[in-house]
Amino acid sequence: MPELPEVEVVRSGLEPVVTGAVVRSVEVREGRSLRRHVGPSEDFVERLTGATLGGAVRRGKFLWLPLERVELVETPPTNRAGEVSTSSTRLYALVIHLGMSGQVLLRDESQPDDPLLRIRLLLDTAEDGPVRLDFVDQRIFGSMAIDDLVPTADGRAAGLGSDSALVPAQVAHIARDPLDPAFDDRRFFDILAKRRTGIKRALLDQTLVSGIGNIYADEALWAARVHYDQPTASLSLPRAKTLLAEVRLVLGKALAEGGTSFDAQYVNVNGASGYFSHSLNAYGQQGEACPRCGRPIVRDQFMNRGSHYCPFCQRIRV
DNA sequence: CGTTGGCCCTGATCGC
DNA sequence: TGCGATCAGGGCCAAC
Repeated sequence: MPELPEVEVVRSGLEPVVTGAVVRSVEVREGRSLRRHVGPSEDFVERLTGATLGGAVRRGKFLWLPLERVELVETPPTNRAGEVSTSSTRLYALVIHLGMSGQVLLRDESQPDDPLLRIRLLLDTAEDGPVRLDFVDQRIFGSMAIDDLVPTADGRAAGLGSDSALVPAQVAHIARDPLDPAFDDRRFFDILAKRRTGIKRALLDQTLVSGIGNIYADEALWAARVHYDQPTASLSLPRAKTLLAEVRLVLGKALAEGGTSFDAQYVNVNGASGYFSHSLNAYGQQGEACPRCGRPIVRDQFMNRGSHYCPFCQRIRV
């Protein structure tokens, strides 16, 4: 279940390898992994093959690799025959979303195929020679896509990993994440005050704040002592501020732990193996003692997901 | 327009 | 041992 910290581990691991690398070939083994790509898989392969990768950028749980080969878009000649038609450039990127179970693995050609391999890119890298970039995904909720880059609404850098104010079109509606220096705290609190919904649903709404998934939502709510179904409008400003601070602490802590266990040869996002699970206080801890008060943690069904919380520490306050 | 419920997807695990 | 049922949830979209 990769959330912001896990995706950032992938981004920071990919960046030094893919920057300046040339895509030699593309193999699509599972067409459904291109669900977010507009057009057939042949189009995906054609546009990616031969392109130079310009880095690795992340906003929330979305990752993208800007492509430095621009496409020339011929404008129809408006004048008489013989006049040279003008052309403009179109910037685009390889967008990656890991979904629930996606992994991006950097390997060499001697390593065996993963049975869940969906898409493979062969890269010519500047320093590491030929490298396989394998997109592995059990549940096929993740995807790759080629998408146009468009300007950000606020003109600020689109995400972490680049100063460019260009964002893939399909990511433009995704809010900045709480670790983004351009994240607008005041706007976040203003929207919470106006929403008619529960706080956990708001935390999981990627158009309000991005990067938070079920695990870190439960962890931040536990740390801030807020019940998952507390109406957002009833949350006082001080408590909302505390909650946002706890979100940042939880994400930052997981990020720090992920950074230490990262192996440069192997970009690992295996959430199922409990990547950061050794530091969880609430998620998956149903039946265990609350680390703060000792009473048992409870698991509710909420939004078709599990919600883990301490009924004593986290009560709805009217 | 804001909000919400349902859907997609399949390997791993569990219970009988 | 075999096999069906159950579980996991991010993002999107139809429906209200």
